[in-house]
Amino acid sequence: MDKPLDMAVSRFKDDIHSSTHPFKEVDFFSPNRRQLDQSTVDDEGNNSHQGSPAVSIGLNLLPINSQEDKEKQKDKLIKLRMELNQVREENLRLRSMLDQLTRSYTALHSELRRVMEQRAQEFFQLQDDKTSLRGAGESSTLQFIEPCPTRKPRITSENFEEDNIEGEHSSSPNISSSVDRRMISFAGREFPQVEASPAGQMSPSSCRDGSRSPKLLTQAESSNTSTDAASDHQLPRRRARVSVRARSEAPMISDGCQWRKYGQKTAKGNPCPRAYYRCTMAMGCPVRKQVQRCAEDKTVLITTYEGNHNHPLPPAASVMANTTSAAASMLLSGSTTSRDSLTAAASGFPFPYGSTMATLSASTPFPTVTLDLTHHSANPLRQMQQQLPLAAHRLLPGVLGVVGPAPRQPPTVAETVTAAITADPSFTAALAAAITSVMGAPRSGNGGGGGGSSSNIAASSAAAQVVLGASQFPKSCTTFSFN
DNA sequence: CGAGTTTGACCGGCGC
DNA sequence: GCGCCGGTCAAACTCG
Repeated sequence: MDKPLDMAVSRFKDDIHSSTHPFKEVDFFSPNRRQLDQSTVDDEGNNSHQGSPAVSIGLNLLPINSQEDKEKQKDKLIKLRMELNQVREENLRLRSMLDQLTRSYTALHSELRRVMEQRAQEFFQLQDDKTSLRGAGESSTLQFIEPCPTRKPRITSENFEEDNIEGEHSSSPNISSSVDRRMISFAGREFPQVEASPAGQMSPSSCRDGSRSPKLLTQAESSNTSTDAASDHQLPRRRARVSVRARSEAPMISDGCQWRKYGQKTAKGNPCPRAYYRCTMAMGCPVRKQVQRCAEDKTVLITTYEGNHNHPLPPAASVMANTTSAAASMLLSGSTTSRDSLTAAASGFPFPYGSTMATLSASTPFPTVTLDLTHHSANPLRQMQQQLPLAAHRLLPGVLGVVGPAPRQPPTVAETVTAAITADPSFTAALAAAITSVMGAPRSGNGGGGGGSSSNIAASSAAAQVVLGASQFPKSCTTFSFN
């Protein structure tokens, strides 16, 4: 395939060697420069002042003999300057275009996700209708798999009102227009506009009310579970959490975001306290995270993210944010739901072991994806290359250009989960970026808690074998362990 | 002095 | 109804 290229290269080399004016390397700073100068001049044969430290730099710097030459040079200079100006203008134009493209891409990406989530919601609404028609006697797998309790329509409408209020009062910048708000209300939906003002500035009463209102929502969600869980679940109304397990000596992995600690608690079953953080990169950013050391292995730091950022993120932060938000949206868009639902859900790919991935969610208040970056591997990227395409080829033949039937054997759980990751391009990309950064960064003691890049997660060494192992994580429903 | 952290108290859900 | 538990608040405290 590369033969013509090779031939062309070798021909080019031959041309160079056989040329009557071969290229020569000139060391301008060598002590033998004088000699070099002379030889260069000799070769060119047109230098009259022998022995002078003249340097041939490839430009025709011969003395200008006539007025005509002067004029020519002047014209050339003017032309060059004009060209330079044009190039500069072009550069500016391109830069602004790039900025515009970046903005458009961000908006489009958000919109795409919103649409996908909306479709999933519509689908589940349809499912709801069907289920309620069938009657309550027919138990659905959703009852076992639904990670979060459901709500009655009444409550749903209240929440729509809240959404409106949120829209009216939101102090988010332009970039977080309706799209962002919808995303937040989708993934978190427990963050009303009260969050738009920092906790420290809220009056005690409003603060209480404001902070409790999300709680009330959750309570409303969790009520009525036993009665009509199968008929009233609203997928996009659920909270999703993304948990990252990483080895780190530091008290907190640095993910590029700024966090403010607002509480600490010693949770049952773990002597290590759990710290609660809020994102402070923008006013009212709903993202929160919990940081806790693993009880079994204290070198493992478990960071749980919740919600979507409503502000632009620096590159270092966007890797983690993309990963978590994509994982969360993947989770919410189907991976924790029943097989049937999932297959037809907006995620658009079959998920043969969907229920396997979601089994643990029934006992957890929120669906949680756990990214396990604690396992070591000689070459995690290689494993990822081996595994990701396997599932991806089966699930995304169009994308990957693979035509024909899927591989023969039923997929392993690992493949299935890998497929879930693969099916969400943003997640895959983010994950790949994270792992790439891992590979690039030597394992260190994780220099300090806050700020910096996501390489600390990397330092915990990621790898790409996907296994299901949520049992050791009390709040996980799905674990992607990169081994 | 402002920003961030600590820590005891409070609240609501949930199981018994 | 009571107690446990997770999550949050906010005053006090620390730090730069």
